[in-house]
Amino acid sequence: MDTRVLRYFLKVAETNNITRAAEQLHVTQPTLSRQIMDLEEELGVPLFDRQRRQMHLNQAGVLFRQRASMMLALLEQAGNELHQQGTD
Amino acid sequence: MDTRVLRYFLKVAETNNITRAAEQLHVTQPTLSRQIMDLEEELGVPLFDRQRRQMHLNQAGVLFRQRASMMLALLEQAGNELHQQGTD
DNA sequence: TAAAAATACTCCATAGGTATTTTAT
DNA sequence: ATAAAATACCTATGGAGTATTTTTA
Repeated sequence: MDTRVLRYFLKVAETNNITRAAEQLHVTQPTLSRQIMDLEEELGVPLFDRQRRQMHLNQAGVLFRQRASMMLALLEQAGNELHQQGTD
Repeated sequence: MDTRVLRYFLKVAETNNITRAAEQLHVTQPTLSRQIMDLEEELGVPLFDRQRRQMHLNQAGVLFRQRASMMLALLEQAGNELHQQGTD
């Protein structure tokens, strides 16, 4: 599980659109599509409802969004701490 | 940043010994040595004191251990939630 | 029929391995 | 002298790209 795919996931969750998310992430649509599918496979559950043209989070996806956000926040906090520590 | 390297880091922090950590993680010593060095480079700060034969966490390493543990706990929690959700 | 996701490949970056060297008790 | 970490080099897995084919409003 790479934090990069958490950022991918959150962007798709935000845009409900893999193509637009891919543009904003500066990766191609097939790359992002594959990464989201790999993530779902790794977790063992689908995160998006694909019945409609716009992808949107399902119940599991809403849960995972919360945890993914927290993990990225922790990672960012760790980075900040490490660089401040020693300068004060 | 892959959660796999967080597990690597925590195991080295626990054993203070890359060789023993590598055995327990079922990877080789050079692989683990390289991953720890890459992690330190990615974070921009050393995490271990290598002056003595036994590696041990420096101040930054102690800080990062706390955050790394929390991230892995969140990930584990997310996995549990996703698999329980729908069964109840 | 058109916009979006998925699939089929190709390529390359890097995680991981084996062999060896360097470093500190 | 020895135990541990680091380095050098090779291999293979998978992340990312281009081209194309499904899908569904």
